[in-house]
Amino acid sequence: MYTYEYPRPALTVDCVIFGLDENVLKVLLIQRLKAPFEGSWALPGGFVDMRETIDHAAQRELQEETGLENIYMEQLYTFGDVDRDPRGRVVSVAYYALVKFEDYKKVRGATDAMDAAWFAVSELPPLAFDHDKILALAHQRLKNKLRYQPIGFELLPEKFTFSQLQTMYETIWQKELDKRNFRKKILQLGFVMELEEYQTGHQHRAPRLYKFDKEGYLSREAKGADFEG
Amino acid sequence: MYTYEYPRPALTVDCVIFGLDENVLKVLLIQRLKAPFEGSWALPGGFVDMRETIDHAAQRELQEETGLENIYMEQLYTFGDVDRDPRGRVVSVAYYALVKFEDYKKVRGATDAMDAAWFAVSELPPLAFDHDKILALAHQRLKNKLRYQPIGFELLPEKFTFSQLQTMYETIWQKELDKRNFRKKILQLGFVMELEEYQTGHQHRAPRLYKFDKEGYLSREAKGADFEG
DNA sequence: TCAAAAGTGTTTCTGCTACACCCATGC
DNA sequence: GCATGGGTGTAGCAGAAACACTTTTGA
Repeated sequence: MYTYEYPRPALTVDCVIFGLDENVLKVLLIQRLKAPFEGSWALPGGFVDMRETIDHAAQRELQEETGLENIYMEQLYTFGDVDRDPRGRVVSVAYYALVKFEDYKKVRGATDAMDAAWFAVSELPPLAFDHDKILALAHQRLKNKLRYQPIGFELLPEKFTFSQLQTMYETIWQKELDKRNFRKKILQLGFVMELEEYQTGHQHRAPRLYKFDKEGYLSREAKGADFEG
Repeated sequence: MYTYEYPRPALTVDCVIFGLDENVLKVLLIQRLKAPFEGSWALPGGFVDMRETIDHAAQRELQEETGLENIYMEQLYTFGDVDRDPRGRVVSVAYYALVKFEDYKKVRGATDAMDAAWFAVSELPPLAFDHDKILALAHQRLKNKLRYQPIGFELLPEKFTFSQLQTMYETIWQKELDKRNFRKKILQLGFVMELEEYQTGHQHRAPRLYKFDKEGYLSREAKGADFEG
């Protein structure tokens, strides 16, 4: 038992993990086994330990509940409505991240035997707590951030085609882009490196593969390279 | 005394309040009377009560320590390094706001007889805790937000001249703008309303006064009116 | 009458948008 | 050989940037 002179809210983290499954933006949820919201789907998350940063807590909880390790997450917002948790006062720091869906397709609930699964952002089940609000904000942030930072590459495999890249942007922004202008813009921004490889196996002409050019991007970053779509 | 099954970090808020004093961007600080950091300058802030939202805690603490009331603050970031407070684990949710300096020029420490004062952002005293980090992030956010939202008006008096408006942008961005292009851009964005009043008392030609046109801005917002400077 | 800030248009350049056809491949 | 996606260039237009002089006022 731990005692304090003044009451303290409990502090938790919640993680919004986005992935791209064939042109569908998905989010990783876990199914709760304990009350409150037993059986409901919720964002992975949990209580912050005393000896860890909140960033670390987010990573740890994500790992414990879904098995995903070493995911770089960015802080989103802190939710502190008084009644957001029926157990009492709980303040939650939300994080979000983008992952390569193929690498984590087959998630299953880790410890606590909870289930974990991917859901299309456009077809979500009812969520526990205020997690719908958190998710909505994360989705908004993702859309905006994509505008001026090359974060979208996190969603794609290491090597990808221009089509995949464009479809990713179109999926997140929910609007169509011009093929030629898109290619021009991306190349001009120096986001990608051309590879001497082609994607085979599919029908039709084999498209060239590219990979994200971190060096190229960073060198251009100073000049304020944005992508507005 | 309050007892919990697991240990809990303490939860605080910190407020970064910006004001503009004659082309100098300033921030409102309080002087600490108690340990730790006794005598040091720090951001106004304090512990979150159990029955209030964190937004409310920020407002309340700001009022208690500096007398500023009804300031709309926006959440900035949550700081959770393990050793950021020598008293133990303290997580702090930072907020920031912009105020009309003239209205709050003569702040004095409120309760607890602390002192409160404005400091130029470019000439800060040593700050308590990690408050220099918080302030740096707030400053960064201010610069960015100014780019696509008309928040700068919060820093100016109700009625202002085009010169004042331009100088405000120049001060925050630390770069000079072209007078004619600036006027064109602002008018085109519908940010301001022309008044039939002129600022007198100063030497030289009396400049026309303007005020922020909230209606005009909101009606244009849908169209995605940005100001890139 | 001088010093200092207010106010005003036009031209140039850059970057975004719109748009259509040929190529390679597997079936 | 045909259906499907891969790949390429150009012209027009809109918005940003560069730029200088006249007006007003108080001292």
